[in-house]
Amino acid sequence: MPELPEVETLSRQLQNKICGCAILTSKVYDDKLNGMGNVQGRRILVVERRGKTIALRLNDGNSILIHLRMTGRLLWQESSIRPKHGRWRITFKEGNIFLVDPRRFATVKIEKTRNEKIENDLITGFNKNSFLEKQAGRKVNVKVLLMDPKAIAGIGNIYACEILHRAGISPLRQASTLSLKEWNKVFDYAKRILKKGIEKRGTSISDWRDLYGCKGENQNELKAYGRAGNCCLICGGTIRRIKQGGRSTFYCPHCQK
DNA sequence: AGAACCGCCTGCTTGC
DNA sequence: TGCAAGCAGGCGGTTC
Repeated sequence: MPELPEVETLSRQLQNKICGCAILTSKVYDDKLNGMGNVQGRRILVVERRGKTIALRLNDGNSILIHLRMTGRLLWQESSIRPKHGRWRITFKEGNIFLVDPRRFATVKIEKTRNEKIENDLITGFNKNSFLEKQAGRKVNVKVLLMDPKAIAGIGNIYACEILHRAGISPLRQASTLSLKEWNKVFDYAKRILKKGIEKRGTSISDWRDLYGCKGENQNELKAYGRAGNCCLICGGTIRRIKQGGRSTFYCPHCQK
């Protein structure tokens, strides 16, 4: 499932591939995505990531916003033949970008380009004071808070588990009980783990692939997620799996306090 | 107001 | 072996 590092990987590849290119045609294959307007003839000025959203900034003042949700992928293909689960296509002179999404949760829409920077992205700009003021006191589990896109952009289930594991903080802790020192630890590990994820071009634990169909390598770096019953690589305890808000959480009860 | 829960989807895994 | 039930989860919307 694409989280910040996966979306960043795609954004960078798209920026290299289609920045400055004109859209020849586009085609919607799935009625759910019918809200797309006509983008024919528009040129891509720049590709940016906003949280987990990919924004293709166009030369007409609008942006195409792509959110991959759970199983969405973007695939570069020279051929314009629709791949399995292809939902949407934009065609350039050199080839096509397909939105491929088996479960059809992904969204594509056009909106007027917004210039203001988001303030809750740990990589592109994070307003720590604003977070501590507005979010840190909430009465939800710290893991649920890390995954709330309004609180912090880009962190999904895998990276939330990894961050709390490395920071030694139990996912069951109520957010409001964390000290400033503990929050700083969370931010610090979060940045490190997300940057590492970007370096490794994403976590291909299930079906994540980059723009060219290649796997990432971050799955080899995971120390908690998916390791229930295995030994904790930090303290030697046993990784446990529990449910929080309907989602699996992997953590080490021994070293995460 | 804010926390908890629901529904959207379909392919894969599990159990009988 | 085959089929049904269960599971996966981001996030907007609804309910409590």
